[in-house]
Amino acid sequence: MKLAVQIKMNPSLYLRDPEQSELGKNIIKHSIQLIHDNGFEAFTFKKLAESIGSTEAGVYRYFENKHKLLVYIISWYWGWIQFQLNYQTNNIKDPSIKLKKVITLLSKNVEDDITTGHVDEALLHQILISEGSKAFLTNHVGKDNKQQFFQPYKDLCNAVVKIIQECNPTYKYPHSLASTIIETAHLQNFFMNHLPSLTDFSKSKDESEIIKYLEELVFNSIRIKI
Amino acid sequence: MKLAVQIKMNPSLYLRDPEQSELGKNIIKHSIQLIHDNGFEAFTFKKLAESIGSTEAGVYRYFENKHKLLVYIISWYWGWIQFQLNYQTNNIKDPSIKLKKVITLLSKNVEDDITTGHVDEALLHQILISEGSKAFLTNHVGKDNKQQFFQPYKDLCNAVVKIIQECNPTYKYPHSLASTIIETAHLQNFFMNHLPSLTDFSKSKDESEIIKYLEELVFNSIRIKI
DNA sequence: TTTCAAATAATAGTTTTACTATCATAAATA
DNA sequence: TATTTATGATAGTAAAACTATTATTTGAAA
Repeated sequence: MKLAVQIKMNPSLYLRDPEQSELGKNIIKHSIQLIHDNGFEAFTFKKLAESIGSTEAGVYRYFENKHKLLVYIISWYWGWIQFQLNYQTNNIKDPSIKLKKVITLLSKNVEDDITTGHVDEALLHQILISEGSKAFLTNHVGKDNKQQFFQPYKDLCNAVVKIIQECNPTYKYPHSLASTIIETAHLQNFFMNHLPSLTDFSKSKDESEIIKYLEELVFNSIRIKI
Repeated sequence: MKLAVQIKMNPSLYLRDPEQSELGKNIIKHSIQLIHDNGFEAFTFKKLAESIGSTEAGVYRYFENKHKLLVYIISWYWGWIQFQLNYQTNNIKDPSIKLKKVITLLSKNVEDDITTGHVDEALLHQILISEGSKAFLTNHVGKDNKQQFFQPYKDLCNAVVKIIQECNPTYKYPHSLASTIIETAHLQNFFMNHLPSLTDFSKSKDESEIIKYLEELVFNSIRIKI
């Protein structure tokens, strides 16, 4: 018996479940590669089909459009991060250590998890940094939200909220702080690599600096000594 | 003599200076309206031309493509915010009051500045919330950066850095904190309006809550009593 | 083993977007 | 008045974003 992490996906995101076939898995795998390499704007179903050795129509049988495919792989990533979070904080009692683990998990460059065959988490992490916010920064965010497209993101956010509340039950902005941690981890990483003058991490290009910055920000805000 | 705010724009952003003609000003004015109403993805030069009563080719004489037009109006906005910042903090000595002014300026819904005829700053502020990060979240961010497309944003960021340093000269992450303030002000506003469960501001939809959150975050981080 | 349904490949076609080119005309300027 | 310059009108191309049709393969049920 193989022990593989299975991320449960929202069926509204796809027309045919990509996990259930070779073509489907190839669509996910090559999408991640292409979006990582050329960015989401340059990504088309035609190029994807060519890269797989299939046809455009073939891809359309799995995903209605490239936006849903993006939301799919991003949701997958948040599901995987959630799993990592649960796993890594499982036996820890001290909530501030848990919170540090969260900050590190969200900030640090990820290594490919070999138990998930067709998904390269390291590339996915990079995609999240550059393209993550495009999942919701659309005119149809309300419609997408009604269809629960952002549930994995919200679930993760709520998991962080709980840890923040364990640290300080009286802190007034746990939800905003949680979403700020997640987004700032990505944005500061992007700036560090592409617009370094917007950060204080220019020379090293090392995520551990981002972690320190976020830890200071977070623990000072909830008023706990680091 | 008319006293009007003139924002100096990077000439690499346009082919023909839109400030110098009626058509040009109409392009800016209607772009802001259309991007605000339908989002940047749905925005096309054809629709823009129709809305103005000109032609697609006419628009292309001013802007190479819609991305540069987006960067143009965003740069304009940052230039305008910079002007507001200088104006509003002009005679203030206390740096922490200055910093509060900055947070408010970046967070609060803007009112249309009638001295800038063809630009509606209130709409622009909304555009920045939803589309602002798309200016740099591209595959060509490096190229764009070399052409100084993000200079107004960096200038503003540096102005905030200086105020932070006046508040606390030993604080280690003034640049990251400055960019975090700017981006978090927008993102929390977006979440408040579209994904409220990611914030603590759900009921009121009032930016003053965001301001309080940011003030706590910032002043606790630089360790100054509010 | 045959039969049937489902998935895929191959191909073609439509609409929209993104962009370029040409030419006539109107307005500004020298 | 001559001439540059901006605009409008029109046309056209290439690629993106889809939809539709048919033939072939595969795999499971009868």
